[in-house]
Amino acid sequence: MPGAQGEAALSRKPKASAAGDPGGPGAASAAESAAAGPAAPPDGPLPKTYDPAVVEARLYEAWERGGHFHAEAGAPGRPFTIVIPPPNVTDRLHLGHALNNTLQDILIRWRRMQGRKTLWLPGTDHAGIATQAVVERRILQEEKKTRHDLGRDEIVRRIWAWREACGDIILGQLRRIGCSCDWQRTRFTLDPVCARAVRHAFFRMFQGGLIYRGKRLVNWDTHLQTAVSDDEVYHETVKGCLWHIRYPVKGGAGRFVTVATTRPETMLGDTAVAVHPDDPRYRDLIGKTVVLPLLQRDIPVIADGLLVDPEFGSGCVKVTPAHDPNDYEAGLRHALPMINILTPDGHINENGGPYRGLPRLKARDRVVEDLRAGGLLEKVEPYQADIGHSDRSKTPIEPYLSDQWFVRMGGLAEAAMGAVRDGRVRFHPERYARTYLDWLSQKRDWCISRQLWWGHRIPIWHGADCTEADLRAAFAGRRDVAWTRDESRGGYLVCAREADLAPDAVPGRRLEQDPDVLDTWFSSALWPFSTLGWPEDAPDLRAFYPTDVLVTAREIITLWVARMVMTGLYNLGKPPFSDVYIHAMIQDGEGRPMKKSLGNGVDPLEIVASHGADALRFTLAWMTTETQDVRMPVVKDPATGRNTSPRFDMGRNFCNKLWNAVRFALISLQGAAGAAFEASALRLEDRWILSRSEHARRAATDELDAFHFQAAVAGLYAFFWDELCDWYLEAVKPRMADPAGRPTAQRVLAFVVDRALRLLHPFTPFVTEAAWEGLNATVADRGLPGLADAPPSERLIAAAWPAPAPHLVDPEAERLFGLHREILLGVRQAKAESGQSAARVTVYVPQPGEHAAFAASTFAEYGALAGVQDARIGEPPPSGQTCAGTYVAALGGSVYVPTPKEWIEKERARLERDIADKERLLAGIEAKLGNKPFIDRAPPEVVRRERARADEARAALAALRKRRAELGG
RNA sequence: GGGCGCUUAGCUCAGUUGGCCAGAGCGCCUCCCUUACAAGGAGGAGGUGGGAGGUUCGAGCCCUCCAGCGCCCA
Repeated sequence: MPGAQGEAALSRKPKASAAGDPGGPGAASAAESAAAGPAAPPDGPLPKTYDPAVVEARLYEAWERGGHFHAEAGAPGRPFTIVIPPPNVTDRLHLGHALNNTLQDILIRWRRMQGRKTLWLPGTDHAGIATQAVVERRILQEEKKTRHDLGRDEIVRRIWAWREACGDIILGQLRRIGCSCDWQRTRFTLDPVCARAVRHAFFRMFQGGLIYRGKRLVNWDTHLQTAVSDDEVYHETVKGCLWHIRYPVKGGAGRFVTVATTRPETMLGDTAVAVHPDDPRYRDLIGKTVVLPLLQRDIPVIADGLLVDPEFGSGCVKVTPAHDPNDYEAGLRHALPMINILTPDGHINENGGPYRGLPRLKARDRVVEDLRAGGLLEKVEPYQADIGHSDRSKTPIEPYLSDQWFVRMGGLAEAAMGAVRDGRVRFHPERYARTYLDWLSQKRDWCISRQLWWGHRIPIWHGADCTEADLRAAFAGRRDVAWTRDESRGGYLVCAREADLAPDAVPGRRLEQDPDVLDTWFSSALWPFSTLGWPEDAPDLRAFYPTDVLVTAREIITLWVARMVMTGLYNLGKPPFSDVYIHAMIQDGEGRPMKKSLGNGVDPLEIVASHGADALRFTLAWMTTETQDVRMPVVKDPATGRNTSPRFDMGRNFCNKLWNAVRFALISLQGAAGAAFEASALRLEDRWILSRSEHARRAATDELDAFHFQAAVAGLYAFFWDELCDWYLEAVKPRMADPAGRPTAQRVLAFVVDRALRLLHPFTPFVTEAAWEGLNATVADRGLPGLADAPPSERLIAAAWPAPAPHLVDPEAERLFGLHREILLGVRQAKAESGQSAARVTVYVPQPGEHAAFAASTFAEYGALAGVQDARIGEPPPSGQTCAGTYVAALGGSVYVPTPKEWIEKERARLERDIADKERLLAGIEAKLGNKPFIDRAPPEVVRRERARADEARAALAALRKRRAELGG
């Protein structure tokens, strides 16, 4: 473990001079460090750069070994639960996962620190078609065999073997980014408990009349021979032709109508020709008959205003209800026959007459040839069509009429809508509630059957020759068996809740299990309670259901979120969670989704390797606003040749800053254990930073509460870097060398660093935990008696989230320290603009009276923060001394820093610029104040503020003009 | 076709119920390797807020229209 000295040094160095503290909380961590790697030289230089690789694995293991991820159902406390959106078993971590799980972990760690009984339940999804397709493809490549060659049992065995072989890679990867899941509760959607939940849920729905079998037009993948859902279909523009075909009118003496199609072979399944009811060209044909060419079938001419656009083409369309979604709807409206012309593997079936047995594209050519030969092909035009393709097999989708299983959505959807309408389930951002409600309000029945072998098999047995009496006799007294008539095939459909039914379960009859499996979303829909032990009245279920928050992406609102709410309400009477947080989608710098095929993805594990897990997490949280897309410019990492993004540098830089600030604090805190503390001894900067820390605490808590991740993390960033590091640490440096000032400074520093680490831990768990070890080893007790607590904890992951400490709020300290800052900034500006930012200087402050006294205190206390060596208060710069001056409102005058003589011209230019700025500002304010309606109608508070600003600008202008006069003279 | 979102600094994004002298990170310019941190410090430049109207004392924010981009659902 090379480089381990870095982390070890952080906790060791202070300990060496802290005279030990064997009973203190530092002891355990010291032991861990010792075990983790070779010791650093005791007085060796501390590493200046935070090296995440050194601490991450060790700390993660320590957390897990310490049982911090695990939640006991019986433990006391109010629960907080998140179930992970289960990634596909075969997935590897991509940036979307990283974002999704980082946000969950932030919430989980935060709530855990708040003392909630916190459970984050991890697991994976069997992802039916995705997984089966991958395995089938491999088998085809390696063995040149299809699934039909191997058979159902063998294929399922192979998929299981593959799933075991690749394991839950993605869950292991989640550890790398610090996810504090309760791994003991890891679930897979095909686990026995989940399978049992599926059976029970299905049975309940079946018995409740919510499940039925019916013919529907589905997206058929002729290659995989399965229905695929709409979201598994992508559209691609394909060059094709538009064929114009003549259909003779029966008894029309040579009259015909012309229809246009991109798929001429589908004419074999035509059962009507449609025209617009108001189209004068065809009005006389409505109700007449045309003869379908090639097959010589009589089909009616119907009028349909929805299907036909009279402006398009001939205004006359062929209707193929079994092979086109729009035609299907028209077929239902007009009760047309629906003729299926395809076999499951995409050949023409017996309904295609002479074309039977041909692959559909071959049939297309033959149909066109024959039409042309018969003089029925009017013309052929090139045409670009948007063709649906299966995401799984990349082959064109055929709309296909087939028997499928459905869940009736009416009541379920209504209940699920109610839960959102009445606020039992809240979306964040709120607008997504609309996506959810709009989709549910359509109440489209849910097709739950898939012609696959990998998944939960539908627990239905068909008894083709069974009678009601047979079933009554066979299943007398059985409450776990239910049946209904099979309207399409005859016989009965039998559903079994527990064990599978044997083929001979009904004496003298034969039962055959439905070959289909359930849509993957069926088991996913049960995830929030199947994982907790439902349908048993399990302790986990009682303790952790309903869960609290679901974190997911918006494309899944309809597929998954809505279905979880429906099944949760249906099975348990309560929605599965109270809050749904929808995060953005990460796109590349051009606004394209990150896709394997585009090669524009950033691998989060690459970022962990190059920047550290905390940098990844911090940056992702920083990007998480309420927008729906975020762009991440992608570049090649010159070191690895892999994709990366400069965006992550800010996270890395922050972690490094944090590391170094703590490194400095630990040096300053040597010997701090037992330092005296009296609230009365607090200095101004102490009161100021304590007040700011309370502000930071409140803001972080409130923002997390509202799921405002970026606001939370940005607020902490500003507190830590701009206030704690840039001002407090600098202000306190001199006191650390002063025996009188040191103890109080140490107590405040220890408290503030302690607090900052707690607040930052959910975002950057590793670096803060490592820093915490150092703090523990150096000063165990970091509370401020009488002001605020800092309850000790060996591990930061288990430390208490800071409690409100209203005593820390100190508006007067904030005001006064703000004035000092203003003065120091004035000096820095004068120095930097005259090219001497690093110089130690003498400052002149001519202002008399109170201002002089205040400025004197500024430089006495904080002069070092602006590199002020000497301050001459009440004195103008000596005559003949060229100076850079900066007007400081807090002083009502300027501060002056001597410069070389050549500076004078630039100084005049600066003055002119400042005067112009102030004049413009003042003019603006005066215009506002001169506007009577403004005075009359704006709130008095606003008017008062504007008047004060005007006064200030006038004072500044007067001072600047006076200075100009002096300089000019 | 229906719905939603976005358009603010060179880039990526914030801006809470209208009060803004419009912020942050990165990038850029100047100075500085000052013993926590150069992955840093100090200072600075940079925006007629997509366009056009409207409401209002006051609009980045509210309303209408237009343009462009993107996502979801059909």
